[in-house]
Amino acid sequence: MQRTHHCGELRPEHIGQTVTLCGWAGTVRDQSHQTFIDLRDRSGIVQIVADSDLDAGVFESLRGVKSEFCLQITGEVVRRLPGKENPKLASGEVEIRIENAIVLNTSKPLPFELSGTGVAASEEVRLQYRYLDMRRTPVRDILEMRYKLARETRRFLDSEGFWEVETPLLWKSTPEGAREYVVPVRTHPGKGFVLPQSPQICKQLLMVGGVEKYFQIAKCFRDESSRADRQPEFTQIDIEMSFVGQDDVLDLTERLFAHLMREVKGQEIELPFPRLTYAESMRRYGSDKPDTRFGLELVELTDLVVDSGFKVFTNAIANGGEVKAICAPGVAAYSRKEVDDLTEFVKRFGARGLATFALGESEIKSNVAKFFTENQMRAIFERMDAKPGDLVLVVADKPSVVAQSLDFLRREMARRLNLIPQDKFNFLWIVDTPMFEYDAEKGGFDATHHPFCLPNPEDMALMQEGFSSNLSLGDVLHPWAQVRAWLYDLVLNGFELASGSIRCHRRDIQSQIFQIIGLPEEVAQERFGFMLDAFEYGAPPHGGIAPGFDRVMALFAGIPDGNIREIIPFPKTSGGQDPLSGAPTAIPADRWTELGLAPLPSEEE
RNA sequence: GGGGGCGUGGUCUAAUGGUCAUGACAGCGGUCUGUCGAACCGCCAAUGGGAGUUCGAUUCUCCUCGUCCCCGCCA
Repeated sequence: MQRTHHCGELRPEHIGQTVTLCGWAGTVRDQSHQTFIDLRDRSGIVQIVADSDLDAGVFESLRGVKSEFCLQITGEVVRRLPGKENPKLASGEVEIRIENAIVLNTSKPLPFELSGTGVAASEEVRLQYRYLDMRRTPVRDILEMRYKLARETRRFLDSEGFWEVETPLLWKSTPEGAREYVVPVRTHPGKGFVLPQSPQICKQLLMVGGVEKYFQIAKCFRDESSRADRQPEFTQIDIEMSFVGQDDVLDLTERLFAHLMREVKGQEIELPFPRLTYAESMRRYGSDKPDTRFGLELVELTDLVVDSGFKVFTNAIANGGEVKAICAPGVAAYSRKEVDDLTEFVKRFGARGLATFALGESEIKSNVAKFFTENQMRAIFERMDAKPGDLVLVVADKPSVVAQSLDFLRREMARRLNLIPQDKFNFLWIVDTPMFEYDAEKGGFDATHHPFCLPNPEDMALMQEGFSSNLSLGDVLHPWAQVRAWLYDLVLNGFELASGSIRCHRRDIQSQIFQIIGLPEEVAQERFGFMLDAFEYGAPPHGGIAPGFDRVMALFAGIPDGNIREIIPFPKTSGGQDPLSGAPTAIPADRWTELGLAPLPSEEE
């Protein structure tokens, strides 16, 4: 080994020992007759000192050392002079009186500062030089936490009898809806693999194969637009189990997260997690991933205003819409401009406007006051449980627009009013998710999650009824719209952390599902017939879940807005490029030819 | 595919239709015998790219590129 100790571990108990350390020079404080250098390795920092009076040779050898030179030094651990201790350093009671120094490598001046007074560099520059960014303590701490999260995931699942099994990255289309990355193949011109969106089918095949309990910390790929919480490639804790029902999967997942919170965050959490039905979550929060760290719940006003003279409301109701509101505390005095600002905000989500009712100390103010009697407005405040000083924000539209705009408005107001406690971890389950959702463009149903979910056994009759129903497919009362799936989402602080289901292992039910979503058997056979075939050989009942590793990391690390670039070692930009390598880059013409392909000429050519 | 924000030395940032484009840090040179956000003196170094308006553009307009956020997409 090139070293005997790590920089950050040196303490008074090491005094008198001669140690050899390797690391990088932090600040070099060069005085005329002494040089102090902060030597840093992964474990931390220790100060080394060279003195021209004691050893002119070593002192001279450090003359040219600059920031981020890579050094190997040997010296004696000594107690610092009285009064010269540095309480900011864990090793601050001691320093290394240097006896020999080897410059293992020099360093060019850095493109940005790693520490000190310097303001943080832009994310773009940090990503371009990610290998330097990693030398900063916060980034190093995140890498360490990420490793621990993976280690504890493996430790827990191992203790539960799970096997980690690898699945292919070169794969075939899976039934989920995301666009896939295509991998052309030289040996099969015109054909190609795709990178998996998830190991979904593989893990089900592992169940057919009798593995019984499988997990994998798996890379997944989706060729879709990035977001703060979405990257083209990301990591899932993929889990699948045989001979289980929904409660078994939820229970295992809860204990996994309790373990991770305890071992990685040092926090205890309460089990079991609260469960909300999909319907209740949509009703109270307008979202299937509600942030329950604060109130501001959505309140139904439809019945109160259906007889009002306000056409915007009554027309919306007549067209099958609804009227709902949230009550923002203490902002009754919002100016016209502030209200306009909120109106613009909800318009992004399809709302056509925002009605407001402000409950002042003695008066009521509303931008639609002329359409309402005072009694009607009092009734609204009462329904909203409004207190003097509160502002009621109302949206009337079709249910999906009301839900989305009030969901975003609710979270926006919570941010503005500082209502979100940062130290809370509100885990919850969303259950009883609809099996099918109506797609107006398609004019038929789609699988909410994927077509291999098992409908709730209690709703099997509805599956049948749907085939003979007189209702139109778009009718919210259609039996197929009522079918609940054994499908569950784990939500933490407004982020979908995990999603899973009990799978359909019976061929007859599977065929019904294909019929309902309008997927011809031949097409199903072509796309994933190999899996349907597998299910005909005694496939066991099974189900699973897939927590998003990156989102868990972002929330555990307390990254604002859940920006997962902060917790991915080498992330891509939101435009899907890698600033470090410059990928994706042009593919030379001969490579295309070899693959039997040719890029289309770009537009300007 | 759409909407919005940002783009000034290596980094972060200030300002302006007109004289030498501000400051800090980094870098380079020097001073300093206990520094640790070292200090002090000096030096070097910039308006993303293109077109337009103009006597003159870093500033105004348009396009483009990059980046960030959001809608769609991901479900």
